[in-house]
Amino acid sequence: MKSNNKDNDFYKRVYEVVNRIPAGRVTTYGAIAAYLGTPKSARMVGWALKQTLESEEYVPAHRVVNRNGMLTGRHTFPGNTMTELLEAENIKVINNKVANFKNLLWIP
DNA sequence: AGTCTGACGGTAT
DNA sequence: AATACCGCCAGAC
Repeated sequence: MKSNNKDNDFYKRVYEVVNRIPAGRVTTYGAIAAYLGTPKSARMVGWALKQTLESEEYVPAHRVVNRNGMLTGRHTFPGNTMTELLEAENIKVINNKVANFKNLLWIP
């Protein structure tokens, strides 16, 4: 990775915030991006999270969905791991989308 | 160096 | 309400 000082900080913050997501709750890329001060860079959040899948850092990336509550990242996750992890936390996933998403939404 | 794409989201039509 | 388009940033070709 390039990893300039600023970039590294951005990713690190993403991991930190995602790790703070309570079990059984979910959040959105936009919420994280906004919390970091870059509300328009939600894509970077998702991109950063993808790195964590290959990285040694564990972050509950399965708790992060898009603003629609849809598990867009489930394609990148191996198999249906994302859905299984969510259901393991009492989060119901219907048609690749979090049920009662609005109620489960957690904002840092 | 130019162009396209992508775990997104907001605004415009 | 549904669809299109644009902005953001980084990576791949």
